Amino acid sequence: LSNEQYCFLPYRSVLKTPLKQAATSHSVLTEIQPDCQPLTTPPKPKEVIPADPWTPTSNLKILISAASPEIRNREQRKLSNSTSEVLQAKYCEHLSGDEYEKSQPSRKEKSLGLLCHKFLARYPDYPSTAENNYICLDEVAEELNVERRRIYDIVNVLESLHMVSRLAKNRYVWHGRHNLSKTLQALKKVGEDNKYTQQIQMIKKREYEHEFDFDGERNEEMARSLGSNEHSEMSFVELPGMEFRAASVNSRKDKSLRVMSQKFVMLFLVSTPQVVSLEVAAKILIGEDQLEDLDKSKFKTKIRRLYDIANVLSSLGLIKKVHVAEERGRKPAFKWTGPEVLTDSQETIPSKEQCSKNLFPSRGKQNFTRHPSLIKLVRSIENDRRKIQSAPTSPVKISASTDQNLLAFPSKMAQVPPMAKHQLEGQSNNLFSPEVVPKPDLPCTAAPSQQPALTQPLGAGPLSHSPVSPVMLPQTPSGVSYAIYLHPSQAHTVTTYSPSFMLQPLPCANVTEIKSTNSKVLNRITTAEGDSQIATDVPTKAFTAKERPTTKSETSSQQCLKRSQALQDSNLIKRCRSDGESLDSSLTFFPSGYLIPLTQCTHGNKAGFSNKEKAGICSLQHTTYSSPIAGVIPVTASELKAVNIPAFHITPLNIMLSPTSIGAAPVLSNTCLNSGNTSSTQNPSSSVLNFALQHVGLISAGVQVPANPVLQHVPVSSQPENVSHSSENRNLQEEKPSVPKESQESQIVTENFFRTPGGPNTVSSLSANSDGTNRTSQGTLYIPQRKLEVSED
DNA sequence: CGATCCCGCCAACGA
DNA sequence: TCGTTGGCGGGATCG
Repeated sequence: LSNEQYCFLPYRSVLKTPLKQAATSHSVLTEIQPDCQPLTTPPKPKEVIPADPWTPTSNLKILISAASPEIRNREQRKLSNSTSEVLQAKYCEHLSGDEYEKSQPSRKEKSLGLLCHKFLARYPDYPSTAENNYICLDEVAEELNVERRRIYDIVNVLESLHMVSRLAKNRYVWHGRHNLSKTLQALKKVGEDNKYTQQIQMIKKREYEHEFDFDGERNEEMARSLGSNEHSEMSFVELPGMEFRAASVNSRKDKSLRVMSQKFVMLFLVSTPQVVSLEVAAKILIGEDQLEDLDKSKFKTKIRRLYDIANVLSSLGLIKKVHVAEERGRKPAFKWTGPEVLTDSQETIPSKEQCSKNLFPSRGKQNFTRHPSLIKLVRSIENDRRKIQSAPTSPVKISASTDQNLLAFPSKMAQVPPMAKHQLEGQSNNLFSPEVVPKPDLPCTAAPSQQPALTQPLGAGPLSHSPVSPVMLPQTPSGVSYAIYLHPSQAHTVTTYSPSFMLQPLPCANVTEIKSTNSKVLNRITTAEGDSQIATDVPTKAFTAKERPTTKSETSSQQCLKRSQALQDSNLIKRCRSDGESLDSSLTFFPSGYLIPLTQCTHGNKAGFSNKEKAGICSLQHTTYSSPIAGVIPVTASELKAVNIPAFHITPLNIMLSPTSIGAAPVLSNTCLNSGNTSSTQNPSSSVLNFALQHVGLISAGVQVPANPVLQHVPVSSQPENVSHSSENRNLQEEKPSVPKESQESQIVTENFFRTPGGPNTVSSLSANSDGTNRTSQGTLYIPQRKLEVSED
């Protein structure tokens, strides 16, 4: 309808003409001229933006703003050119030469990428909570004249980035890019945890070595051996709030496209030259979940899917197609053109501050820290499992229910209907608290303090849907806390191994590194490196504190270990389990695991915990864990206070997080305050957790648990966009000769290279800019032998 | 001819 | 059983 309104009759008639139909039997709908019109039609482009208030122009603006200049330009060109021009041309033709069928929309016109552009044009990048950001698949499909199936492709990818979330059947909520930075951070974290960097290296190396090995088997095997450990759980990383809804709505287990999309993104975020070839991506993704090898068809299918995903990501301006020239020839690849994502490691903040911050979710990156631990744990567990079970066969069969239940807890929020949530958003309240599992996480970075990670099991109570086993991680200031839903199988594993799980050292390691970073260490070996060394990580063993050079790190790591142990001992876990079990029946499981960042959730108003509270929390945690470390928390209330810092706000992240940005998220209002000044967004998580815990009875009313002990503020580079990619070292040529590759970058690379202790392989360096912003240049991997060249297409 | 990837069959789910 | 989702891969296009 909308189209009609906008369209001119003539066009319509044209469109409707039999010719077209003849051309394509399929879709009448398709035939309609969606594309063209907007551009073509004199009045206004209708179809593209029919309902949306936003004009195409605005859309462009958004794109522009969002994207780097280059991208932006490029995008514009594309849009204008490909879309409008082409379309127009066709239309014109049609008009003129009606009879000749001509153009059925050429394949390009129907491309997913173009469709995605159209789709995106309908919604603002940063929607205000006020407007209705609901997406009705049917309507969209109709308006865009495509089959619904195609919309799913788009939406699924957007979902992976938390740009949309499913509300109900046929219904999605548009979140835009508000959560993008967090999502990316989370993904990067997870990617690091998964050792994607190493995996990539391995694959490349392998390829290089035996170039052919076509039989993927070897490669695969290799990969497995190496990476397999990590093959990680297929988890989906979710943001706070929305996930639950979505979960309730779709229980489809697979979510493979979504998960795949996230993994794909992870690869970019983790790899140094942020260029990922489809081949490598496919291998890694395949290797992960399937023990089995990948045969050719499987590989092929994977690639196909990656193209689908890549098209959407390209439309979002997150990646662009490039070609990597290798000895063999050029291979299709994609380069990350999205914003740079900081790693937690980058930031440095005084422990105290962090602690305080943690309490309030402001921005930080620490969030990730925890995640990793979880992830790793899972991974390790899996590995163990594998070891134990020689046969990797079927994915999981275990009834997830029991085990999973242990962990999972739905949040009340989840229960709340979306609409209600919506309303609630304004208020502070949210609780969703999934369960938190105690994890050993990391202590606050820098300082002595540190708290452990705290994950506490939250409660669970009444919640209904909990899925599998969501684990809530304490989040970091930045607000990124997430809950991980484990796959049943995984969950199972976890349960089984919970102890080891707890122990997981990795996180600690990360933390440690971070600290060092803080200190300004320019070069640091990334965790990954360490991992790589360990390539096969034995989960259980993970690592011991020993390795860490810095005292702090050691301390932290040790602490971690201790804590983890303590945790093991602690009954919390048990409790959780029991709770979970009880809950089980009522709960819904998610087949796939999800990582849910709690961050955004609004937190309760009370958010601001008084220092006292914080202190209390800390202590509480300790107690809870009963870890020996208990007293560890160094920060005093006063300190905390002092710590609270405005600094947080500064980061771009904050911006992203700003309340407004949060938008749809269930979060309450931004109003929350923080204890100190931190005003900006925070995570509700802490408050939520406390609330939940209290409810559950895990903690007494008076006690509060900090969501995240650590906080970090991340000094994010102020440039949100992709800025420097140092990595591009090799010869990457982008499709469009945009800018001269920066010699700078190359320089940087070089530096890293040299500095890297590890040698040619992976290295990551972290540098702190004098200006205060820290930027990581990630490690670059060098594979000497191979050369990568990226060329534009 | 290889790189892309559209198209839609059909299974998995939920209502 | 039916509608919604979305895995999947044949085979058409593109370059």
